[in-house]
Amino acid sequence: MVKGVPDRVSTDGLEEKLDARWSDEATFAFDRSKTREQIYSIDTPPPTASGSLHVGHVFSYTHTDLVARYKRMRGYEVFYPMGWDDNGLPTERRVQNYYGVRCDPSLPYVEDFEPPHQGTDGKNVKPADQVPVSRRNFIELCERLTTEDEQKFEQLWRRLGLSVDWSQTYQTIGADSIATAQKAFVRNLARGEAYQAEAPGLWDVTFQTAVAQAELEARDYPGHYHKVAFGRPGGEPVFIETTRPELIPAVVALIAHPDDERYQHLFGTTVTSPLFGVEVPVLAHHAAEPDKGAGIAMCCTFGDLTDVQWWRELQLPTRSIVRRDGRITREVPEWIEGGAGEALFGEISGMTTFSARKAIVEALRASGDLAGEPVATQRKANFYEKGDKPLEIVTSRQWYIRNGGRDGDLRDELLARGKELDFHPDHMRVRYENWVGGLNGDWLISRQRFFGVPIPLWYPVLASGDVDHENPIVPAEDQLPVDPTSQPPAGFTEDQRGRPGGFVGDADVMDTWATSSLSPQIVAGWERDEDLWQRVFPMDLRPQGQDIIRTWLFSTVVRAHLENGVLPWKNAAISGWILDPDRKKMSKSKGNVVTPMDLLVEHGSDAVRYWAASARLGADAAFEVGQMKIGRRLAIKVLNASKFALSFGLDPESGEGEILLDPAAVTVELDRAMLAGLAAVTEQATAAFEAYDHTRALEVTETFFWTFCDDYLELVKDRAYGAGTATGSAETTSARTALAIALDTLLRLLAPYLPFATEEVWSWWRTGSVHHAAWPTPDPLRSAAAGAEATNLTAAGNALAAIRKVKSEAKTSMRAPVLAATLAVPAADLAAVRSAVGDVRAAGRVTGDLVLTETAEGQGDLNVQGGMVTSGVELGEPEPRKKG
RNA sequence: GGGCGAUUGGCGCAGAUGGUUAGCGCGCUUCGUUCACACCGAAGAGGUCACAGGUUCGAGUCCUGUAUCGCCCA
Repeated sequence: MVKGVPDRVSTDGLEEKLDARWSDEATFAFDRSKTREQIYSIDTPPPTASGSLHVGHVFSYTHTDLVARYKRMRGYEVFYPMGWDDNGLPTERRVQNYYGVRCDPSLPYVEDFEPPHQGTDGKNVKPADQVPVSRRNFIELCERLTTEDEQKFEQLWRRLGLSVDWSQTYQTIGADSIATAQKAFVRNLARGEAYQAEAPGLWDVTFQTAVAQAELEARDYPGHYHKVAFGRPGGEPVFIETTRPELIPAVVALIAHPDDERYQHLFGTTVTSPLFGVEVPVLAHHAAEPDKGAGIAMCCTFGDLTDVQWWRELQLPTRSIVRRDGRITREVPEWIEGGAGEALFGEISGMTTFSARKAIVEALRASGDLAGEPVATQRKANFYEKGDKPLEIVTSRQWYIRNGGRDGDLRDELLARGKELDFHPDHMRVRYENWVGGLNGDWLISRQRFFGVPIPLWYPVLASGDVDHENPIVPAEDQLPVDPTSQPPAGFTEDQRGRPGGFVGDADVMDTWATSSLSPQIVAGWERDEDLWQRVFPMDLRPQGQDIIRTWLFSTVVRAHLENGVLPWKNAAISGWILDPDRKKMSKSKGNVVTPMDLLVEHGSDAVRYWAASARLGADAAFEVGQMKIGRRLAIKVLNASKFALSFGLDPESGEGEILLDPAAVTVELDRAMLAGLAAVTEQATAAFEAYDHTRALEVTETFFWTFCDDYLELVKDRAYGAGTATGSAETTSARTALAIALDTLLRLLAPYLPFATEEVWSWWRTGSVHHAAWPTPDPLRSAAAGAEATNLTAAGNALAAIRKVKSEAKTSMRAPVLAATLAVPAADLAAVRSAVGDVRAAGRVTGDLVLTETAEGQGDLNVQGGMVTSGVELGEPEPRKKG
C-alpha cells in the first residue's frame, strides 16, 4: 500500500530526519542473541578524539559502512561498534594549549580546579605561561576535553550515515580499556613476552619520552660535515667526517667497511681522539658506508641507530654523555677524567648538544684538529612523528613486548599470520611482510607521559633506599585496573610509598598502540563478557588506512597471536589516500583540508558517500567535488524515478493504491527482458561485494539504473499509465508490476551507497527499514523473466534512440509526432523490436506507419543505436503543451 | 638505494584467465521549457592506451628496460 509519495521530492533534510528515526527505532542496535555464524563483526578504527576528522576519515569510514550495510542486508547481525582513541600525547598537547596548563606530577591535586583558558583558538600557550597542575587534575582536563570532542565526532558520523550501534562506543582510556590493556600486559609478563631492559633507545628530548621504532619518521635535517683528525702514534692522522663533533668525547671506535681498501692497514690498530686523547680501536663492519663522508666513521654511544648496531654487534663499551633532557652529563666521565680533555669536558657539561657542538668545534679549530671548514649537508635524522627535534639515543629502563624483532621463530609465526589474513586489496600484504621482516628490535611500550594506561607495576624499595627494578610487584588480575602512582600494591599502605622497605609505582604509561592493539579484545569483551566474546571473536573485518599497517594492524596481530593464539580477524580492508587536485596527499600542514561537516551539508551525505564509494579499496582517490555532484544527481534521480514508478498504480482521486509485486503478473516480453537484466546485475553486484569490491557493485547497479530510467521507463510509461486508471489491462499490470519489482530491487542494491535517499523512498510504500530488507538474489528475478533475454530491452532501447536521433538531428522537440518512418534493424534484433513495437511507437510518438525492415549489407553502425537506421521519416508539428 | 602501486580522450575512472572498429561519467558542441526529474532530457565530437624493445597469428592486457608521480622502508 502506498502511504504517501510526495508531490515534490528532495534530498534536503533527509539526514536529520532519518538519523533521528534510526536512532528512535534502534535500527542498527546489535542483537547479541545471535550466534557466531550469524554475526559479522567489525573492528572499527577509533579515531584520535583530540585530532580533527578530515575528508580521509569520511572516505575510509564510508568504505566500512558499505560493507556493514551489505552484510546486514545479507542477513548477518552486524557488530559495528565505534571507539575513540583519546589516550596519549596528542590529547596532552591539545589540553595544554586548550586550557593553558601543563602537568607537574609533583604537585598535589586541587579540588574544583578551573583552568586559565577555555580554548585558545588553536594558538599555542607558551610553556612559561602554562599553569602547572597535578597529574590527576591534568587527567581530568584530558577527560573533559575528549568528551566534548567525541560528541562532535559522533554528530559527524551520524550525519554521514554510519550504521554504527551508538550504544556500543568505547574509549581507549575507558575503564574497560585500561583493565584490558593491563591484564594483557600482565599476561605478557607472566609468559615472558614482556620484559624490561636497560638499553639504548630513541628519546625525544622535547616530550621527555622514549619512542618506538614504529613512531619514527626520517626527515631531512640540515647539518655540517666536520673533518676531524684522529691521531696515530707515529703515523699520519686519520680523518673522519662527522655531523656531530660534540660526541667526540663519547667515541668508542672508528669503523670502516671491511672491503674498504683505504683502511685495511688500520684495522686492528688504535687511534686517539682529538681534544680528549682517548684511545679507541679501528674496526671493520659492513654497515659502514664507504662513499659516505670519509668512509670511516666514529662510533659513539650513541649518535644514531647505526652506532647502536655497532655497539651491540662489536661489543663496544658504553660511553654515554647525553642526558634525557638533551644536555651533556654533569659529571666528567671516568674515561676522560684526568686526561687532556678534562677541563674542556667541564666546559661543555650541562650544555645542550647544540651549544656543546659549537664549543667543541672552537676547540678543534684551536688545536688544529679540524681540517678545513665545516661543509653544509642535508642528512636524514630520526624524528618522533609528532616532535620537531631530532631524537637522541639514551640508555634507560623501559618495558618491551616481543614482536619478533629479536626472535626469528616469533617473526616467522607472525609472517604466517600475515599469510592467513585476507588483505583487500591483496598486495597490501607486502607492506605487512616488509615491515615484519625488517624489524630490528622488540616493541618498546613505556612512555614517560601522563594521559595513558599506567604500566600496572610497583617496585620494592630496599632497605638501602635503592629501587629493586628486577623484582616488580605485579597486581592480581582481579585488582585491575590499577594506577600504581596513586594506589599501593596489595600488602602495602600508601604511606610506605618511596620509603625503604616500601614500594614505588611505575610512573610510566603504555604506548597508545599498546592499548589500541587490543581493540578486538576491548570491543568483544575479552574475559569481561565471555558471552559476547564467543559471539564476535575472532572478528570478521578490520578496516584501516595503509599507513598504519606497520603499527595498528601489525600490533593487533601480535597481541591476538600472543594472547589468543589466533588471527584477530579474517579480513583487512585497506583504504587509500585522498589526494588533492595536485595529486598531493591532503594534510593539515599543507592547508588543503576541507572540513567534512561542511562537505556533507553542502553536497548531502549520499553524494559524499557516492564519491567515497567510487574509489576502490587501496586506491588513492582524488578529492573530486564533481564526483559528489554525480552522487547527488543519482540520489535525486532515485527519488524522482521512484515517485514516477510508484505513481502509476495510484487512484487519481485518493492518491492511494496497491503496488503489486507478483512476478506472475509480468507477462510482457519487454518487462521480462528488463527483469532478466536486473537479475544479471544483482548477481554481479553480489559477487563484487563478496569480493570487497564495492566500486564494481556500484558501477553495475548504477549503469543499469540509468538505462532503466532512460530507456525502460520511457518505453513503458504510456502502457503503465494505462489511461490513468487504477486498474488496467494485463499489459498495464505487467508494466506496473515490473516497475515495482525493479524499484524494490534497485533500492536495495543502492541502499548501502545512498542510505538516505533509498530509505526515504522505502518509507513511501514499504514497512520497516530498507537497511534490514533482504539483499536481492537473482533467482526470483530470473524466474519472473521467464527466459526472456536482457538484450531485448537493449534492442527496444536502440529502436527508440534511432527515432530520437531523427528528431534530434531535425532539431525538433521529442514531442514531435512521427507520421511515417522505416526502421531498419539488424536481423538478430528484429524479433525483439517487433515484440516491443507498441512501446517503441508510444515512446517515440509514432502516430503513423512504422515499417520494420532488416538492415541491408553495410547499412548502419553497430556502435550507433545498435546498427538501427531510420529512413523515410515524416515528422509532424509537436502538439501544443497541455495546460494545467 | 630497496619495496609496493600508478601512468588509458581536457578532468576523474573501468577495462578477470591477451582475440573483431578501447568503454563509462564529468566537461564540451548542437538541440529540446515532454505533465518523474532543468540538481533534466536527446543527439554528437573527442583517445597512435607514458616511452622503447620483446613474446605471439594477434597486447591497453604478458616479459624486459626507461621515464614521471605517489606511498612505505633504508
